[in-house]
Amino acid sequence: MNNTLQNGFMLLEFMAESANECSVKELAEHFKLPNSHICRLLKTLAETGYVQQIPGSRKYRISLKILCLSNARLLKITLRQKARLYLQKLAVKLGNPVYLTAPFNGRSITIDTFFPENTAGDAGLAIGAVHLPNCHACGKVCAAYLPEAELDGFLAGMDWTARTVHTITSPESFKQELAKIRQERVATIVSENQLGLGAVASPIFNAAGELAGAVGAVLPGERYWTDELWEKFKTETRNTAESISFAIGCPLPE
Amino acid sequence: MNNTLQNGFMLLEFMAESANECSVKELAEHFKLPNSHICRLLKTLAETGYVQQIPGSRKYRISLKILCLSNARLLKITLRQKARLYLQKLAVKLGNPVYLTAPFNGRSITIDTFFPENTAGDAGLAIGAVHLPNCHACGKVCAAYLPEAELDGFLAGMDWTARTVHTITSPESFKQELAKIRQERVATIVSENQLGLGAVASPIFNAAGELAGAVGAVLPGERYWTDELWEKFKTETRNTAESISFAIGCPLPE
DNA sequence: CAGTAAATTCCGTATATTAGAATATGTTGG
DNA sequence: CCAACATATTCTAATATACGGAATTTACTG
Repeated sequence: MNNTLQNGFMLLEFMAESANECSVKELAEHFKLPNSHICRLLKTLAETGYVQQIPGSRKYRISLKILCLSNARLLKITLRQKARLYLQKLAVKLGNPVYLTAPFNGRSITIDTFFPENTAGDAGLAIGAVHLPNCHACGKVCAAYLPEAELDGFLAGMDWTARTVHTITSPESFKQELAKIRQERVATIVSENQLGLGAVASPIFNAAGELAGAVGAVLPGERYWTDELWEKFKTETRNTAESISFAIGCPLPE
Repeated sequence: MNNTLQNGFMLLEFMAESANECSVKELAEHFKLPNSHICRLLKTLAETGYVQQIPGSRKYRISLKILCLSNARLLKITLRQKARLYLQKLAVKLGNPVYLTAPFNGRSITIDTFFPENTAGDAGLAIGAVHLPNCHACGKVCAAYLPEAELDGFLAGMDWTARTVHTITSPESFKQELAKIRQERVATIVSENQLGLGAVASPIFNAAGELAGAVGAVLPGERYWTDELWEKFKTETRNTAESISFAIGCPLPE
């Protein structure tokens, strides 16, 4: 059974995902709750300021206050503060989008992005975007350093339908690749999620030697791909990740 | 008296602002509630995933899940989608940080930022940052288009202590400036908040002619300031804001 | 290993939440 | 412009849930 807090977040999440403003009826039908109940929940949420009623209409929408909360949280991530300059340098050097992610419930979540001038910002890389292990290079990195048991549970619930001819479709081959990632300290995505989309990522470790995050870099279009380019991206990204690991207290390997 | 939902957000907000992870005792003392109560609230919040208990320690912290909620909301802002390219162009043209804000409870909140390569990202401009009317150019713009009554209430509660010799310290002179902003469609901040810090902002209007947001641009250091530079920033920013207004359906003035 | 401090669970009580009914508000079609 | 409908909001009584204090567990300190 749900309590009030959970109901509140349930509504907020639904409203955040829903493109338009929501009516009481719509929410009531979706959650199978009486409108009187929804109405009161919305009223309380409106009092907190996280929801507001559209002036003129009687519908509700999630307000922008949630951005404040998110921003406040973001500013407290020390990894992000310490990594900023390194990532900025990497973005300039590679001339392509670069991003910083943190492990979150076995997946990877973007906590910073850097888009050089001529590149377009990608919604899939936005701060707060979550990456699945078989869709993003950083997602692979986070999976690679998951405890065995947790990983298995995770892979069991994963969607293995092929998106392209390059998609990894079995847990076995996936685990094999994760081992290689741990060895090389670099993960790659080569047209696995979307044809022509390539990216690399490298792990960041904290003082205790645990995974603290990952640096990701998106490659230019497929027509520019060469072995040298891939090597350059791998090397630079790994170097950046190592510098950040060192900056947050992790001694360099060896 | 507070209800559960409000208590939950109260905790979340406190934890987002607090740099470190929080203990039950700390929260209980701060909010003057019994620890048993705090303990149970945290447990429920942990079930929703917005709070997590530090492994090893028994303290709690706000998780990164709030970033997802914020990101989902952000992606739904049509103004942001339509304004992106214009702002990117402006940032390149001016070679300085450029940002997009939306009006929020009489203040201005950042919903997008663009930092050209050699400029440093400023936390005060981050997405989710809220600007007061006398601290930021965009804040002034949002104040300028507030209904008279709302504005007065707002100015009454404002902090008028001078931060620099240039700070506006009376509601009368402030309202005078707001009138000028409405006339010129450009607001400026000239060392009012911090010496050597200059910025311009221009209003964006929706199809109904209401304020939909503002485009802001930060000037380079004071030593580069010339009348021409200020004029360039004002003109380019206003032109960008007008283009965006037109793009979202507002007919051009005259 | 004992003693302390904090966190968590337990439990009876009281209040806030709940669902349905009644009312108010707004919208559509004649 | 009014009537009929649909939707939102308020009201109310019942009940489940949140609440605070006490008891228990857990972790830390000397």
